[in-house]
Amino acid sequence: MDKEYEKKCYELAYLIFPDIHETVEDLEIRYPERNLPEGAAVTRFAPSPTGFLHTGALFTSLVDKKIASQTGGVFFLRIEDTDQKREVKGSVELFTKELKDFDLVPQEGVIAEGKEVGDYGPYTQSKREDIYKICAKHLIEKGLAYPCFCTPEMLEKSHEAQTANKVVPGYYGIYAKCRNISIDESIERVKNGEKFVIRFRSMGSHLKKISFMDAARGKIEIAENDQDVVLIKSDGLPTYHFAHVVDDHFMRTTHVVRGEEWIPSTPIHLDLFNAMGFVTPIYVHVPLILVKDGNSKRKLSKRKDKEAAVAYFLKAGYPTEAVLEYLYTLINSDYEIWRKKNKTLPRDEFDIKLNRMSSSGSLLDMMKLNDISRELISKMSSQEVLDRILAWSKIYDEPLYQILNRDLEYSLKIFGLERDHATKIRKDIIKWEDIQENFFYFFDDLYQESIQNEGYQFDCLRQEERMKLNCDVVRDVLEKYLAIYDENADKETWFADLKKLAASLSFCTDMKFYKQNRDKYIGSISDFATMIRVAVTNKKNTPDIYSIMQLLGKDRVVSRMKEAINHL
RNA sequence: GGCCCAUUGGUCAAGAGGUUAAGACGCGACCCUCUCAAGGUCGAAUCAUGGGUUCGAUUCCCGUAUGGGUCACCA
Repeated sequence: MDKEYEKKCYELAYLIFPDIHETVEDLEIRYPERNLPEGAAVTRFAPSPTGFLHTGALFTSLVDKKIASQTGGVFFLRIEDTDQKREVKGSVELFTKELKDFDLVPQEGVIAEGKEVGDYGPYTQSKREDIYKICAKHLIEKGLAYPCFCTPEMLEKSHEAQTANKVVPGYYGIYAKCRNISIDESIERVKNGEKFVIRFRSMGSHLKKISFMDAARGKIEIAENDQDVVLIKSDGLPTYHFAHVVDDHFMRTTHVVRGEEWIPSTPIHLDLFNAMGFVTPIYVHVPLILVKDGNSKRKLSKRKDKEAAVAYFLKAGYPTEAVLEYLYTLINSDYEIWRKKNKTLPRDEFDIKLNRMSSSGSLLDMMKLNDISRELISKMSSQEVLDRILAWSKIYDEPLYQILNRDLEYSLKIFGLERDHATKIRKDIIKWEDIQENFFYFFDDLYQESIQNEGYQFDCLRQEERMKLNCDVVRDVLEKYLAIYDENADKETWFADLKKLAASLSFCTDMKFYKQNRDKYIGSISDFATMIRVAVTNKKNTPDIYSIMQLLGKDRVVSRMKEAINHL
């Protein structure tokens, strides 16, 4: 660069940023290298405040937090609010809260709306304007950035012409009009008060290939960047590309974890890091979470898919650990094998390996999530289940919360059925949302409601072909049972009595034998018990009916059975 | 359309130049059964495609197809 030109560059830089006096060197001092042990990863979650926490973002945050913690590093949160048009009020509050729900609170950065901690801040991009300007000024001085006076209309026109002529669209080379105007003209036009943006002067060529090592996918080969991307927009704020480079350098991020949709723009970032003379961080491009759409898959859509919002899982009442566990299986599928071998160890003891991450997007498998969740809940004590349901219902299902609170001791007993000390634990809860339909019959009002809304379930019983049931049979069974019902009998006796009665009414008490000789019987002991069960609970599958009757108490059992008989 | 990434059962996937190609979810059957569950056992089901390289390829290379992503003063 000749001396004269260099001088002009400085003049231009000063003209554009007259109030910026600090230099990049000053920033290097202000934000020194972090004092961390060798191999410690500094990661970040950098959302833009445009709504809620996205499931894909939960996934990357999980990776972020985990690799930071397993290497003794730092996980911080930065708000990327450089697009004021898209900003949604309350977003920061929402996703810091949601992050907290999933136990992914960052150690540094924005930890709540308007609350920041750490030495590398501010952590909100709109408050870092000067920092970007210092860096942009630096590039202008070096002749690596220039003001561009093109209007959006001009750009659009040029873009159209490029596509029509089948050349790579964009602002580069001969198509970069303002790149090629003389520096004197630039200075003149800035002085005249023309509106402009700051563009990067790329020295690359898209004919050349560059490659970089991705920690998850290995070597990625891609065309070099040659686009003169916008660095500073006309509103004075930086674009994502520039902010990413500046922030992740000065916040000393070591691992940039982001979705694979960012791969195509990585050359821009590499180009920019290079121009600034910064060391590039390690990129970790994680697979996208897909959803089935007809016969094909697509990226989870914020608008179309309710599962795209983390709030969906919270509202449905999935324990957050279940969601996290499921996500772990997507990060490293050997997690499942590890989990099987280490049933009680905390999830954190499993170290994730970035290079074992799948590189193709995976379908969100709700069945699998359900299974993990069901398994997890089955390991909880009744007290834990109750506490969790109370916490959940307080927010998402107030009526249920009230009902459970009427008699906490009774509620606790309900969730203790076939759970505490049981040899075979019942696995019928997937998520807290299921509570109502699984346990309604323990509460008289809900039980009545179910009969009013859905009628007695005898009807569907009768529709089963193998059974020769009709109202008379059911009535007969219930009446006779009522006559022998003894609430003081122990379980053995209770069942023996039940069996005896069943046999006398032509029900087979031996399942094996029944299968061979269906014609000889009205039904099996199972069918017989089902009638009792439906009369008492109006539900075909419930835990052990004996225990339910004990819990409900004689009065309720008798009155419910009588009511059922009247109904027939 | 250019560029990028991907492709092992319905889903998540392990895997190595020669394997009976793990495991999990789901599905089915059977067993158990003192109801409903749970549990146990077994089973069906996969290397997208064409060409190389090789004694041998699902595994390596190239093409094709398919899917996804990306091409803004959005991130």
